Amino acid sequence: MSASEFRTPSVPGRSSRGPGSVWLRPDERPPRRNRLSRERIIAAAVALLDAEGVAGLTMRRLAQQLAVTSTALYWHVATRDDVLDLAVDEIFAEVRLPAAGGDWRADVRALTGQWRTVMLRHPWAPGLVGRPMLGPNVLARTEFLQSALVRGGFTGVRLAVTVRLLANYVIGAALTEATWRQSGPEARAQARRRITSDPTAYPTLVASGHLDDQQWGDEVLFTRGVEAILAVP
Amino acid sequence: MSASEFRTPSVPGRSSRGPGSVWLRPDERPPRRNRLSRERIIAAAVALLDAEGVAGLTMRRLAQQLAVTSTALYWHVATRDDVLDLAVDEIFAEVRLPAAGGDWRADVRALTGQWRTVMLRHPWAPGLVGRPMLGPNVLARTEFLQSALVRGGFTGVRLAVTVRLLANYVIGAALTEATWRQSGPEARAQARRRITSDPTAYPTLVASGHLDDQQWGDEVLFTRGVEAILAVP
DNA sequence: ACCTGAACACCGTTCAAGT
DNA sequence: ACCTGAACACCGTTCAAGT
Repeated sequence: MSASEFRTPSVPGRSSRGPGSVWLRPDERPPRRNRLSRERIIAAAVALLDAEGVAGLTMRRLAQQLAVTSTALYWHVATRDDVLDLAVDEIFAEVRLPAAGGDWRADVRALTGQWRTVMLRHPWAPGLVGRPMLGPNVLARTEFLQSALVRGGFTGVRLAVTVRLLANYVIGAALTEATWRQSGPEARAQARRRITSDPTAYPTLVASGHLDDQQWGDEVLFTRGVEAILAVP
Repeated sequence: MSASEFRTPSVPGRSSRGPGSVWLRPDERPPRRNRLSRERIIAAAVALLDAEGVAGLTMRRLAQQLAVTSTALYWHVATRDDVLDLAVDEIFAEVRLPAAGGDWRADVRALTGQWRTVMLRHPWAPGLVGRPMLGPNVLARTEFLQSALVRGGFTGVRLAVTVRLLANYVIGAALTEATWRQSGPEARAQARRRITSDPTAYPTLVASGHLDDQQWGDEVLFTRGVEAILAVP
């Protein structure tokens, strides 16, 4: 947010000329409340992504939500990809950082857990991780995760390995879980049947109940995965 | 040699009428070699994806590579998304399955390592994992990974947790690595500078050399991550 | 400074028609 | 059975023009 946004040197419509008294002329100022801004665009983008998915986010539809021409968006944003990048960082503000000075293991559990939860709340997000994530919210959470491990005594390669292990596991888990959540339960059941129908090709997948909702919940499997990483000597 | 041998009822262009001798008329048979097929479409799709990325794969450009109308593709394939799904499963054929009966740890190392390598060879692939992966090649590799763990004595929840841990780690690692590989080294250096320029916000990221190529290579970090998972008690 | 309107060069997909 | 051609309803983005 640059300082120039607060200067407001030129009130729009102020210099408009017209016959007669000001009071008799209709107010020509565009309604200030509906002024476009990057924040409003991102908020609308997140809402639209939640409702329609990535393919549903169109510059024209986004503009329509904001009661504005699609080309107006380009004053505040360079490309559609920019909108997506900003939307991704925006939702990461939802993962709250635990208060400083707590148990480092508890911090890791809380952060990874929320990280996954937030991505599943916005199932379009994991698929967009395949773009550089450098927003302030993402970086702050990465910093927090790493600082927790540092407090846990991790240094050097061991630190780098564990950070990546945790972060990439969360990303991968959120991605695969979001996939099934978006395609609906009947798709998962259908996929399950495809596996069970060929037990000679997939013996252990059949036996272990791969893609079977009845077995263990996604959440407990995820949590126990994090525990396993934390249990590494 | 009877006359019936020459009848060959349905050779295309055989019945075409025209003036003069056959030898003087141009061969009106459509060249059989260029016949479209699902396999040829997928092969061309992979090549196009390798060259131009996901955004570069257009039904029209794909058709152009195959010297055919874009609408011709729809005879062999229902949608563009189908092409992407088929392309993803296609490249997974590149990860070779180790011979049966080997050391289970060696099998896990080989499979995860190749899995990552193949995805990085086709950097567009990890971003497409956010779609149901049910192709025969993907399923066969998942089955192999799980069977290796079963041979290692894993059962029940522990088996399910470890399979997901490994698979999701590979996916997440490939996704983040492919991201940087696709955006080029100068983008990574720029991102690194963005972090180092704010050491009070990112103290441990600065200290640990986050996004710094000089530190440890992606491959050794990945491999050690797999080792850590295998070392879990 | 901020937004509109028209325009450009594309898209995925459908469908009747040809062979 | 397999492919073409025309057509539809969209896209992202640019740019001159308005206020």
